[in-house]
Amino acid sequence: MPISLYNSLTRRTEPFAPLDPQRVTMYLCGPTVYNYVHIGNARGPVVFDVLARLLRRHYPNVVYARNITDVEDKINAAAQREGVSIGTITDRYTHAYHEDMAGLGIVPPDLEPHATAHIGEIIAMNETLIANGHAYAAEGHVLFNVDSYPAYGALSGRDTEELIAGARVEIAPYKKNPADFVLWKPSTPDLAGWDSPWGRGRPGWHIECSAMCAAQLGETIDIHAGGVDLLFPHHENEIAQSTSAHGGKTFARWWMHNGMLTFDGRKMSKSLGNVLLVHELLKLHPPEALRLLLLRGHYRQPLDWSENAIQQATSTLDGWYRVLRDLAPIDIPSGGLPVPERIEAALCDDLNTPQALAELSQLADKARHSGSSEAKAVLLGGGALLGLLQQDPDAWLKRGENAVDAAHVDDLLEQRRVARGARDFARADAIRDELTAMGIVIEDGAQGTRWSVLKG
RNA sequence: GGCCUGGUGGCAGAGUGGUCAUGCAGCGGCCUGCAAAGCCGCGUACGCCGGUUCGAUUCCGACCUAGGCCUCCA
Repeated sequence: MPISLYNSLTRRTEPFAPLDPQRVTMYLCGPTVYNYVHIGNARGPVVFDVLARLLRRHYPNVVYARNITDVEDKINAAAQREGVSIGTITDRYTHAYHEDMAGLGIVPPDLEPHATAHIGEIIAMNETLIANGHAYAAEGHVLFNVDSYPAYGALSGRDTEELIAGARVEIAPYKKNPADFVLWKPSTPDLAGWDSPWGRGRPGWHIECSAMCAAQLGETIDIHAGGVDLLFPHHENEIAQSTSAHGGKTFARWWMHNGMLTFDGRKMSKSLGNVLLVHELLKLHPPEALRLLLLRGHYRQPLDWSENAIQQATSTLDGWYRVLRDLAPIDIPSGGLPVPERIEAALCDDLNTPQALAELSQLADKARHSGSSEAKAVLLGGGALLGLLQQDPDAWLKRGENAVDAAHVDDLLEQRRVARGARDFARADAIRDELTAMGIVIEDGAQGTRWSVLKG
């Protein structure tokens, strides 16, 4: 089944074909590790995790890189504020990032390059750019010469004239063109820095991704992804740098951008301060519901966070897990779970996860109605492609079990069973009320009474 | 101001030139000791105004409106 993906560069959905089917390359702009990430930051990693899963079904060797930016001014600021080295800051938040991503069911990328491990490549790329006239050194800085790259603005659909007219760019005396951007900048002795031909300094923001892509994946990669807010200037600058450094070679063949997560209709962002940290949300809500919530909208559209939305996602998963719970356990076939065609088709259509989730609902209905192990396997297989439904159903339905006393619940249910046997329904209902007050919902069935945690 | 996206039923959110999205919530019924779960059924959804068309939520244009980027940002 062919995969079609929207390409921000051409503004069209195009049939995807990798340059080398034996080695598909994908790069996602990762976090700058100076703080915990918020749920909006997790949208890209979740969405492109699904893409990676899909690509792996189609190609034998997918190399997926998601970087860690561990040198940046905000890291410096955090380190100075706490009076510690930048390594202390970056280690702490890299670790937290791994925890958060794992919590959301994201498969670790194949490669996780660190910017500080590529300083040599960054310096070398600067030297190349200077040597071929695409960059120049000035006052300890190295700047990219935008005028040397006529295609500048092709990705974001703007031209340098507009940028200057907008007067939003930093006008620095050492710039030849106000739109020129920094590739390398000097560090004061109290800041992290590396020796370079231009003195002790540190990389500018955009160059690290270019250097890491080339070092880890090659000069031309198949897919470069990130949030739509990175489209300009970050990705535009990456294209200019990489293409200029590599003799005009195409940098990334597909550019993919996920829409923003909004909160009360506004983009969730650190600068607006309206953020919800993944680290906190994982404690407040079932992690899988967070993942489902992020997949409920198409990745290119904005998606609004709300308490109601997370409740809806939780309820949906309740229903699916009840189906799985009520069906006999199955052996996973040696070839892996079957992947339902309709779900794969939805994902192949520019990662239409809402459509895929609608199909998953259909599969849940089928499994419930037929009660067959085949139908259960297909439901699980569809869930697996999306990174959902892979936990033990009882563990899901009794989530927070450590918060409630399972033995106590079982004891109450036994008392209720005895009361019902004696047709003492007043007593039985009183026990049920007590359980309800504990946040437990019960179901009387043919095989006895089952319980699960109510919402949340 | 420039460049982009959107406006779908109570909420979320796909999609399509001419029967059905889907989920959550709600209502009625069945089932149940009563519930829960499940099952059956229900609600005249496509911002506004024009145009194209036999027919438009879907195509075109104007308008209104929301959001994103243009500065750090996933």
